[in-house]
Parts: sequence; structure tokens; C-alpha cells
Amino acid sequence: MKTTAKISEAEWEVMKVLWKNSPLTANEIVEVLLEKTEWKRETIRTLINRLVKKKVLSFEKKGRQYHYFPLAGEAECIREETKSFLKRIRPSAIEPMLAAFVENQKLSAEQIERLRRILDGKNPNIKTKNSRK
Amino acid sequence: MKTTAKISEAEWEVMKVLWKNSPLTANEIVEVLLEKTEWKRETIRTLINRLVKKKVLSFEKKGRQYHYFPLAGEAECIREETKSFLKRIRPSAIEPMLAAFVENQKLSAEQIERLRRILDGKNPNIKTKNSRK
DNA sequence: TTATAAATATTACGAATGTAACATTAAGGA
DNA sequence: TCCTTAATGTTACATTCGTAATATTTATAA
Repeated sequence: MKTTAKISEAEWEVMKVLWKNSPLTANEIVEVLLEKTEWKRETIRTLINRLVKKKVLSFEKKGRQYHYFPLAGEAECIREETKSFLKRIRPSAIEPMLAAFVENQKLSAEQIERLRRILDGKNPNIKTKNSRK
Repeated sequence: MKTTAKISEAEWEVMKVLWKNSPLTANEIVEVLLEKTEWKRETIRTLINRLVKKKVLSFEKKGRQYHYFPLAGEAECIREETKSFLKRIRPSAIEPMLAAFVENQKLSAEQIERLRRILDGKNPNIKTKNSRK
């Protein structure tokens, strides 16, 4: 099932804004992103429109304004993106990836803990404790 | 330091071949990728040439053939890629990412174990319940 | 009712990407 | 030496992306 169209790097910025908080008018989105980025208003508008064309965003007309909201779920888009990301990496080269990953996101203790659980969960048959001691 | 030029998704396939085994002649690369992909020989040649232009690959002439080898290190490229990937994700949305990650790569027990160590290592100041056993 | 201003829509344009076809060069066999 | 063929090099072309500028529509104030 080919779920979501490919969202470009710049377009992700727009989606993040709306996943955090929606619906928002075009101008509200623009305001947020003028802060966070160097883009011109028009650039941001273009990105919004492209996302609508891709059917990742939609909007409801309220008078003269459009109120935008995401059609695609954040978790799902992230899964897609993750898959496409992982295709690039040779399995044997996974560690630099992980290291960069953990470095770049400053994970909270809880996140680390949950992450660890995910790891455990994926290998119910393996004894994880000190499996090679 | 802006180390490596951006490597496109298709180009990554070429790099993976060479990181696994190099130097290789153009034809050797082509053979490998004809197997793994649907690409025509010419497509693969184009990708190789673009990578040379990006200075991510280089080659040594041996008679009529070129022997290609990577200029950029795999680990470094992965770090770059990881960074650019993580920029897309809101920190709070990290879990779907992790889940997809662990699902998609079938990790060996060892990899899981090392991964766990990386997690431990990144938070020397936090005591997670198993970290200091 | 009409002008204005604030929305949205359309168009632009070069670089990168995916995907090749076609052209040229040079090494080795006839 | 000259031709063939296997290498490499050059060109192509439609999309997507980044980054906007310009045009058009429409709600509201005068």
C-alpha cells in the first residue's frame, strides 16, 4: 500500500508545524516558519500548496481564509521516512547510524528507557541481559 | 565543516557497493547493481559519474578501465544522513521512528546488545535500572 | 458600489534527480 | 595499420525541489 506521497525536506517543516497544532490558517503557519527559518512568505505558501497537491494537507474554507490540517498522520509519515532512510544503510553499518542518532537527539532518560524496551520487545527469544558473557 | 556533498537515494546504492568492496571497475559495479535493481547500465554509469563529480568517488586509471573507490567514509556519510534525517522529526515524535527502525532492520542479537551499550554510554549520568549491573 | 487590502492562485526558474540514449576514444585482434 | 568493440564521455529530458515574484480574487470599508 503506497500510503503517503514523498514529503520533501522543506515540506517537513510545514508538516511539523501542523502536527504540533492544527488547524492553522496559512498566515499562522507562515508566522511560525518566518521565525524558525529564513524563508520568505511566498516560499512558505508554495510549500503549503504543494502539500495540498500531494494530499498530505487539506483545508477548510472559512470565509476568505483557509484552515489547514494534516491528512497524513505524523507517525505514519515518520515510518515511511524511516524506511526510506534505512534502505540506504548497509545493515553492517548500522552502528555509526545509531551513534549519530543518539548523539543528535538529546534523549531524555525516559526516552532511552522506552527505546530500550523497544529493543527488548523486538527480540523476545533472545536473552538480552548479558547474552554473550 | 561541510564534509560530504549530498548523496541522492539512487547514488547511495552505488556507494554501498563500493563500501562493501573496492576498488571495482565500472563494469563490476554495474554487474552488481543490475542484479539488485531495475536500472539500465547507462543509468548506473550516470550515477557513478555524478558521484565522481561530487568527489565522493574517485578512480584510478588502469589501462582502459577505471577502478573506482570511495573518497568519503561510510560512517561519515551515514552520520550526515542521519543528521539530515533527524532534522525532520519533532523530538517528541521519536518513538514511531524508533519502532520503524527496529522493525525494518532485522537486528542480530549482537547488534541489539551493542545498541543497548550505545544507549547506556550516552547517558553516563542517568541511572537506568539495568545500566550498572 | 467601488476601491483597497488581504487572501489565494499562477507562473518562474535554476539545480538536483531519476532514467537513459547517443557519441567518442582507444586497445587489441585481423 | 586499421577496424571493431568495449570503455568512457556527452547530451537529453521530464520531475521534483528550493526559492520566489507576480497575478487574481474577494471581503470589507469608504
